[in-house]
Amino acid sequence: MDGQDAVAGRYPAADVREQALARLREEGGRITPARRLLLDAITSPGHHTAGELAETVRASAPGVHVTTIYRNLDELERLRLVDRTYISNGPATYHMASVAHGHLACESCGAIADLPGEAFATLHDAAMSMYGFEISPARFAIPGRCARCT
Amino acid sequence: MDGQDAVAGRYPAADVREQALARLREEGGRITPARRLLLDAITSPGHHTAGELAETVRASAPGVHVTTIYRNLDELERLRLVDRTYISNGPATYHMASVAHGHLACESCGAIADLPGEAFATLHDAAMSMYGFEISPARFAIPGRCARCT
DNA sequence: ACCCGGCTGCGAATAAGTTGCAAGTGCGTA
DNA sequence: TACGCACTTGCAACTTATTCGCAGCCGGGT
Repeated sequence: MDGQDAVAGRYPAADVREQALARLREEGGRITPARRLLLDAITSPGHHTAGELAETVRASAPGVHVTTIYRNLDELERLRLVDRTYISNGPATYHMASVAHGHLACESCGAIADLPGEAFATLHDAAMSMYGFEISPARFAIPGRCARCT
Repeated sequence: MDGQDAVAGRYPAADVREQALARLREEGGRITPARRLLLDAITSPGHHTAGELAETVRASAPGVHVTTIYRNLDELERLRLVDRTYISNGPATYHMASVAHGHLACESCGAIADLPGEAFATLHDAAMSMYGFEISPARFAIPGRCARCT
C-alpha cells in the first residue's frame, strides 16, 4: 500500500513550512522554534499522530511539551493549513492540507492510503440532495481491509 | 435532519432482540438479563454511545457495570449483530447491523444521519480498483456540516 | 439438583487529549 | 537597540473512553 504521497509533498517541505509560518504571522501569530520544528515534522511524508510529531520535534528540541504540539495543531487546523483525520478509535493523525482527498485505513494492518477527491463525488451529491449535508472528506478515514490483508 | 431510522427499526424491537439472543446462544453464549436489557437499549431508534447504553440499562438494572456493556458490545460486534461507528474524536456509537449504510455526522451540532449503501458505490469502486481495498461504510461517520448549521 | 464454563462486578490501569496558570519570548514600537 | 505587551510554552493535574485481571456468580445442558 503506497500512495501515501499521491497528494502532499510535491513541493520542498521547507517552502510549505515557511508558507504556513507566514500565514500564522498574518493572523497575529508568532514564529517560534517549536512551530518550525512541528511543521518540519508534519510536512514529512505520511500521516502522523500527535504523539509521533511530539517525538520527532523532541529529537531536535527535547523540551517541547505534547501540550504545545496539540495547541499548535489546533491552531494550524483552524487556519486550514493542516487536516486532522480520525482513524477508527485510534489517535487522530495530521497532515498538511492540500488538494481535497480522503483516506482509507486498513483495520488489520493500519496502513493508510489516500483517495482522490473525485471518488467522493456521488457520496457528496447523495449527502447534499438528501440532507443538504456538506461532507469533509479530508477529515476522516474509511475503514476496511487492504489488498494485502484480505 | 431526520432519517435516523431510515434503516433500522422496521421490525418490532423485541423480535430483533430475541433474534440476536438466539444467535448468541447458537455460538455457545448465554442469555442473561444484562444482555436482554442491552439489546433493548440498542434496538431503540438512534445511535447510542456505550455510556448512554449503560445508563439506559441501569434504569432497569442498576447493578450493571460499564465493563459488561463494553464486553457485550464487543461480542455482538464480533457476531456482526451490531455496528460500531466512530464519530470524530468522540465516543464510539452503536446500532443494530442491518442493511449496509453509512453515516453523516455534523461537526457543529452533532446530529447523525444515515446514508444508503448505494451512495458508496463509486467510492467502493475507486478504493477497490486503486488499492484492492474493501471498505466498511457502516463503521465510520463522515464529518461535515448539516443543512441547519451551514 | 448439579456442575462446568461462560458472564459479571469491581477496581485499577492505560491512552488520548484538555485546561489553568505562571513564566518565557517574539517582534512591533519608540 | 531596548522595552513591553500579547502571544507561547511547560508543567501538572484532570477528564473521558476503553481495557484488563481476578474472584465470585449463574445459565442451562445433563
